Amino acid sequence: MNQSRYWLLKSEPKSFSIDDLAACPEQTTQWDGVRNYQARNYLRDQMQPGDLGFFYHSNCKQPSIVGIVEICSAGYPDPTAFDPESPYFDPKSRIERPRWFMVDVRLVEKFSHPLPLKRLQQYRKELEGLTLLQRGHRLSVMPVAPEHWRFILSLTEKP
DNA sequence: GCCAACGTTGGC
DNA sequence: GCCAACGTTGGC
Repeated sequence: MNQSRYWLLKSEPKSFSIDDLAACPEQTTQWDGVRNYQARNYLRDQMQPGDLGFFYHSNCKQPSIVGIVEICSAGYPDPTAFDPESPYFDPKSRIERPRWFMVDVRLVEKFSHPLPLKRLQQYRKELEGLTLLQRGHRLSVMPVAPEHWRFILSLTEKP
């Protein structure tokens, strides 16, 4: 049995919020549209069903971790890359040789109190190495170390 | 809305 | 293979 991993998935609430996920059938959606190679590699090579991830709202008034999702598929080719009608269309991704990948994601929990980035930044020491806190980072899919995962969860218990 | 930081592109 | 130009991300 493989060790499960922890992740952080960013989304702009203007385009897809945690409430949008909650409204999906089975509270499950395809995490499509990721167009960054490093993030792609995580999706394609490392995510496994059963992994957990934080759902993060970015590029909004109060950037925050707003809940938890479960990864419920392995990585598989992102069909939006093949669809000329899609905003995520990429002609260089061929069906025979897909360039972009995605996973399915299910809502596990929406926090009653979101955890603002501002608050996380108060724990530089405890969260040292967390990609989210690194200057200028732009990854929309990133791993979270187990000790960071646990620490962040503990913050939600004392809002 | 601003702008720094970043990843990608393409000319050379 | 370098690197300037460009478009995008995302906090503020």
